[in-house]
Amino acid sequence: MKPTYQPQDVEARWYDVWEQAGAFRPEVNPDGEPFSIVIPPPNVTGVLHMGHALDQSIQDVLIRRKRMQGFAALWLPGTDHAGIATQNVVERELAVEGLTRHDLGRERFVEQVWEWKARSGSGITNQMRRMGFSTDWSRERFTLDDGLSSAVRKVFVDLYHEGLIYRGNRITNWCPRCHTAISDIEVEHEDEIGELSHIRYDFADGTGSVVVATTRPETMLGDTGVAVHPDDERYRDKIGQTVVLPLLGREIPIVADAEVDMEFGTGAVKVTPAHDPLDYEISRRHDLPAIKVIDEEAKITQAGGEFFGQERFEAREAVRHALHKQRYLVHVEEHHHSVGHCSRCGTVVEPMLSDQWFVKVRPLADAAIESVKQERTVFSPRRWENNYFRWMENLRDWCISRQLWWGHQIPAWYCDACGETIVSIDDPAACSCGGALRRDEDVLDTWFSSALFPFSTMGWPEETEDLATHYPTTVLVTGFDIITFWVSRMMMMGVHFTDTEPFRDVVIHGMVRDFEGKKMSKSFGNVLDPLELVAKYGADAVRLALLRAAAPGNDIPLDEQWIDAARRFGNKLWNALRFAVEHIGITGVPVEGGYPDDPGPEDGWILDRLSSVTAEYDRLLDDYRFSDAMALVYNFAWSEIFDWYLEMAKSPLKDEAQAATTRVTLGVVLRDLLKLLHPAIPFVTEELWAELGDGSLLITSSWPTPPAIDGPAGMGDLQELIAGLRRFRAEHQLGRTTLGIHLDDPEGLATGWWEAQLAALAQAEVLSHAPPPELAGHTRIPAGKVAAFVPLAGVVDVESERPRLEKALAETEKLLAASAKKLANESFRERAPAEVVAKEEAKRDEFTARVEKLRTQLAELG
RNA sequence: GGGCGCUUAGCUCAGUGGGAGAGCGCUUCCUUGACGCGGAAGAGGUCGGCAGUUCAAUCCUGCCAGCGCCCACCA
Repeated sequence: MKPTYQPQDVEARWYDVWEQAGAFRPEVNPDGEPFSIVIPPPNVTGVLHMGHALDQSIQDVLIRRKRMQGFAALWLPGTDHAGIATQNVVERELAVEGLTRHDLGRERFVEQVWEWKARSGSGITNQMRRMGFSTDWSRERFTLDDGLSSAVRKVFVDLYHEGLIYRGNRITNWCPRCHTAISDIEVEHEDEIGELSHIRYDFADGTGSVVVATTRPETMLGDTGVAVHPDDERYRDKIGQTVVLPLLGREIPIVADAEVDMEFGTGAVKVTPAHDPLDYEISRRHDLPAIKVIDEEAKITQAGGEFFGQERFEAREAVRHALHKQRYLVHVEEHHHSVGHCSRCGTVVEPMLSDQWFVKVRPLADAAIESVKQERTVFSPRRWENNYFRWMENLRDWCISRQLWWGHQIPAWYCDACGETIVSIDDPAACSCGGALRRDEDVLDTWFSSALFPFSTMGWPEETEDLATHYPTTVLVTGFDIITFWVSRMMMMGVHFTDTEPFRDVVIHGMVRDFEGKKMSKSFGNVLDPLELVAKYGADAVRLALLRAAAPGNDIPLDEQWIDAARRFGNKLWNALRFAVEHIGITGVPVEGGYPDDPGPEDGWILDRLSSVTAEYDRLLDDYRFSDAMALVYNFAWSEIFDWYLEMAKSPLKDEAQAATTRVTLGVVLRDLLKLLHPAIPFVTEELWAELGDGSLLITSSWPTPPAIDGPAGMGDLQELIAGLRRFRAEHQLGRTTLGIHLDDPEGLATGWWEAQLAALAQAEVLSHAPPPELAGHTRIPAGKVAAFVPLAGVVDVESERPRLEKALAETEKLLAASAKKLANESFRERAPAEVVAKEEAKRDEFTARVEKLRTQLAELG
């Protein structure tokens, strides 16, 4: 049985060690500059899904790297009370026992939810631990904590007194199942095929009729008018007349309103002020009464006459049937439109007139827009700013009251005696008139408290040390789907109440989708559960796979093969490092520094690469280009360190001094590689760290800063030569026979070290350091400034080289022709930058030389 | 109706104004001190179509085709 890395065993060990060492606290770098991230708080009801795994993996990479760079890095975790979602969960539990929340009453129900939270609320945080996320749990917050609740209360009261929160009787979206109002963005529109019913309304004076079109015939029970466009020739002389509402016999006026679309339907709109936003607006302009005909249960009210008590969709059919029977229904046609559904439960939303609380968002939004325009907050990628602007510019007032019990109860009291409304931070005892007070029963939209999260979690409005140090935060990482729900509202509240933007950078990532690019959903059965994948492949693999796929702002189609590839990378790393320790004998590697002063050629080469890869990696991570950064370090590790350097380091032809230098170099290179990889794959790197020397925690070690050095000359040529020889061997299927070669090396690059590497890596024996006197019977393998001549006799048939050479000649001639043509172009010479022209000339010369040599060789074949 | 994005290897996707990349899959060879979950070599792309800008376009601009997402008081 071959040894294979077992992530499960390793990962189970490390998290507690880190947490108990306090390694996730910013205090590990007491003198460091602050760097802070506040987590997008997952719902307490939630289980960790792929979206969280991606979002939080990105944050962990940022925070772990900054921590290693010496910043006082804070990643503040928390959960959201998620009003409707959580209440629904507990209500469902009650339903099993045949109970409703009303059977318990408000107080006992809320107690029950807290109990549920105590029981299950740590589910998702434990899953975050399993993923290895380095959040500072000592600062964990919950949106219903005392501190956050007092922040919510202060914000509500202040906005109320500034006139930015008001209570009004407005049309809002009502979910009859959740039994609460919801805001506009909690409504999801879906295209549906419905029916457009044309209904005849007769004039009261018997002189004729007008036909209206509607998708919702049942709402005609609440009609209080008919509206037409003032410029509509068809109806101009009908304005002001009265029609008789069918079925109910109510007389209602025809009014003119410019909002009516002449093109739609018949151009005449029935006006139902209590159940349609546009109709409500029209009714206000024309003083039409509102009659509520659908109640909170989505049943017809008493105002609906004979239809009283019917469910709204039954009533739709019943009303249409009655209209048909009484010959008011002119005709019915198929109609495509979109219908709003509750984003929580999918029920069709009912627009309904009710008393609700609203935030007047315009002034807040304008300030928040300005923050991004002035680049005090910058989105990455920038294109998401457009999305933000468009949303912010078209905002309508935000309905913040919810008819739920789980949440922040609105701090408003009403006096029934004198009609006074009191909004106050402290609970008032009684009204100034002496009358008894009745508290508003509603709670606030969950997103109201989420909007304060970046500063309420740090103790605001108290002037705490955390607030002074870690606010405003540095980066916010989130998906584009909640720019509207959350980012925009944090911006509004942050700018208004703290006088600064709540974060400097906003990193927007895409959604995790399945391998066909489809949204993951339970109904498709295409959901990948991160925890199942962690059990199967390890947390490191899941993290690395997500990060490698996380191109800026793009959706991520995730396939298990990506995770398997990431797992194999961990295995490769594990094996490579163990090999280095056990067989090459690296040992006692210092925690930092220790770069050799006088490296051998391959050592100099890899140190040069390490230095430039690190610089590039830093640049990519600073630009939030995670997939590029991961690809860079992954390829560096695998194809340069493991496939080249480790092979070269094995070379037997070293004296003890050279071997010692290589041991030192390999040690520091692998050490720095572990450091570079640690933010992405913390478990396996931490496990291997202990192999290198004293087992101090990698998580608190310093970020690598390898010195820039010049690698040895000719390294690229050597690699190319080895590759060329390997290709020759593969083409002729030479197996393991040793190949004799003559080196053509005009610049004297090939030292004895080359001979060793050629022998080890290409199974080639150097016969001489000069071209053979007689070139016939040899083939030439070029590699930059050097070339190898391979005697063919006894190795391969001379003629078998002809096709290879001819193919190479044809290819090179094509390149030469393209290059020559470009250089013959006068405007290219004049207008292209000099360096580009020079580069092109060098190419042409190289191709020319190569073509000549290939021709000579072919001629020599006979 | 408005806005945004995508179209690159067999599949899923990165990427760049100056000779096209990854993972997986495929072909051939290799039990060469750790890894066969490995190594070496290779096949495979008119970078969606048509115009334009440019010395130079897969990349910039416009149009077209297909796909996807978001927003919208589509009675």
